[in-house]
Amino acid sequence: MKISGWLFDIYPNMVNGLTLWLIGDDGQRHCLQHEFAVRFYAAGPSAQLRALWKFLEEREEPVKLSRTERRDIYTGKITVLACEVPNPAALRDLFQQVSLAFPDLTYYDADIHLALRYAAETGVFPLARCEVETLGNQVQAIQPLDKRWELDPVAPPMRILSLAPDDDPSCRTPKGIIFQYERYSYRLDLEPARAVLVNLRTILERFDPDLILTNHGDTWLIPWLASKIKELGISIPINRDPAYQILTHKEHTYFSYGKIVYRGQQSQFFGRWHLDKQNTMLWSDYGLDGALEMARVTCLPVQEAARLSPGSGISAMQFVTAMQTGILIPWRKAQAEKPKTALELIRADMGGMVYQPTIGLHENVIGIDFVSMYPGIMVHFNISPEVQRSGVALEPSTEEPGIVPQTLEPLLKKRIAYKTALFDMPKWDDRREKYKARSSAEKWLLVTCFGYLGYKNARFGRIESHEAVTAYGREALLRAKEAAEELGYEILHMYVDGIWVKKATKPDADDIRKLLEDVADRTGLPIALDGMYRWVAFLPSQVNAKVPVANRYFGVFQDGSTKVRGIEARRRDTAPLLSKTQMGILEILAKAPDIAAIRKVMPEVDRFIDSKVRALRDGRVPLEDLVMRQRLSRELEAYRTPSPAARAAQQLAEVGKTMRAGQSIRFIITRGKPGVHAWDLPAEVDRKSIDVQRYQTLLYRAIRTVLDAVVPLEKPPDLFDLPVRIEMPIKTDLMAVC
DNA sequence: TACAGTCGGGG
DNA sequence: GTGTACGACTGTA
Repeated sequence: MKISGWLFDIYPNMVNGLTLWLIGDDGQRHCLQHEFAVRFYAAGPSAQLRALWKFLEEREEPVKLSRTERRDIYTGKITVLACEVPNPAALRDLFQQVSLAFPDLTYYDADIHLALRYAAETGVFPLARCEVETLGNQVQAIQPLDKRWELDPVAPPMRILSLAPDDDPSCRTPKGIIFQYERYSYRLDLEPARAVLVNLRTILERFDPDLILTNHGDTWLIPWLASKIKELGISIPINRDPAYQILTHKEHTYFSYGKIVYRGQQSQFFGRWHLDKQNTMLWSDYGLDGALEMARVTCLPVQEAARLSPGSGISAMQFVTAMQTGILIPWRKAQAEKPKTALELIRADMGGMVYQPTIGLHENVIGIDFVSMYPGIMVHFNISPEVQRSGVALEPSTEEPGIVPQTLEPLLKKRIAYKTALFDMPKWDDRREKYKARSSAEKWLLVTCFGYLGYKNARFGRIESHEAVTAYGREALLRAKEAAEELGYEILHMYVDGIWVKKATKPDADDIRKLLEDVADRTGLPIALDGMYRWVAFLPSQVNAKVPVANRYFGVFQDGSTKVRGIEARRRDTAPLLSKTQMGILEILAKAPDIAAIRKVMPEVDRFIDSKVRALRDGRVPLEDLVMRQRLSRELEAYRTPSPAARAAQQLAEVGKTMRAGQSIRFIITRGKPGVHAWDLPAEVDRKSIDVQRYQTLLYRAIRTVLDAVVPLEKPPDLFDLPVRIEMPIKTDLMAVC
């Protein structure tokens, strides 16, 4: 029989291959089995390889052995022992025994996700349209009908059941569950639990949803259901595949991007998806469409793709490229960082180019950005761990692309295609949201790819490549500066992938076009206009008013929209009252068409500030607007000087709610000890205890940040007091901008 | 004054 | 399952 449809789920079966779920064009959900052997490779001294051969031959489960040639990206062509295991589910245990018995051999392709192997071998990836030849429920042949890079893939029709507790389980115990299916929505009390389970069973049997979309499902709802199912002995087809239990992952914390990250526990299904909106990477940013895009481009099953941590998505893509092109994937990273000379160490410490901005207000400023600068550099100049580089030449590479650029190029192209399409797509076009979501998911992958190059445990990473990227970035920025200067512009600021310039006279469209062209010509990298500012203010350091800081500024574009960086309003830990006040002031300032007109809007600014301060003093500010939010950087007992966030977490601990390192906590500042009131305490904060004085100080400070930059100073600063502008490359390599 | 703790990026 | 920057800034002792 022939079936066409979408690949919905993929996981190992216990016998000799994998289970595929297809949403058929016929509307059926097909559960199929596909025989699929997996291979790992071993390399090393022949005597040891022979011993391994013997070791494997003597085992009960069949392993097909052969000698073959493959390419290691660092050492080139090598002879390896290929070990083919017919049962993918058995690979993990078998390989563990092998690696323990022969620890000195070098292993490849040993720990690769089954879905990635499948995508590399068959071209069929999660959500791909495909055509399957079947005999019974056995797959005889399968072929993809679309590619990962398709801009408008046809989406499968999906049946979605939403489940949500009626309260946030991290604060209060929920009393009910809200069920929603299509236009039906109803609430059931949690007790008696039997009624909840029976209802759920009925819905699952009647509608057979493809996706169970929950609030707090990973951390609370599914574990709650699982415990009740066990307790009451009611069987529920929560997995479509009755052969499987719910798959759970424990909560954990890990270090990423310089900070502790907390991931709650997870629950995944088989043959059906469970996605928890609260425990899904960036759900609020790109929702279901972004999660589906992640699955398509990474080739990882949707439930995993949606919960990805930064590096794993891009690694998955690199693995697929590697398997498709016959490159071995090291089991453990083979290459240690080579020792560096003193000079190289100094250079290695440089990250993105940072220029000290000219403090103050500037009119008619052009801001330009390189588009996806670091990924663009990797692709254009072929930066990859296996490609040798000496020096920085901004010439497009003509050599065979390395594994990293080869992986990135289609992704970068796809994202640029979405961005380009969005640029002149009308507002009412219903593709807009999808395009934005996909481009946002792709951006994530592109950005982390750069970081991953420098990660010591990345399979295809090398610190030298990472440094090469930032070196190219600095060179590109310097060339942009030259181009602008030759056209008579004054350079106000440069920051990693952006440059701000101005001229004595207001530039017109032709001037801007010329500037963009010249910069693009000289760097060979795509460049985009960030905007033409009516005015922009680069702020001084709070500590020393004469010292500029690289990334604190705000400005107003010609169309009246604002851009804000680095000030309080941009920080997650700032109370909404302060952000709203700062942004409100900016909105009023944005009405001024030029610097001279700012004076005219100041009375309105004054009235606005006055209203905010009065509201605070009179207790009319909504409590939510006073809530600060911070991440706990360590476990509670590890604090030497408990921060306000730690003290709030202590309060929660006292009522039995433990917070782990990496979790965010919300609190309000109160008078006396401990000086905070955790927002998630069962008792609401007493308005009388709020430290209004403190909030007022913070509010004034936030107001001053904005106003000091735009209101003329009482006394003009002495010309000789102005800071000396210095060019200073420093390590800011994380500021990759896409 | 010194040190400990937190945030950033884009859209 | 995986990036242990780095500078600016704030709060506390």
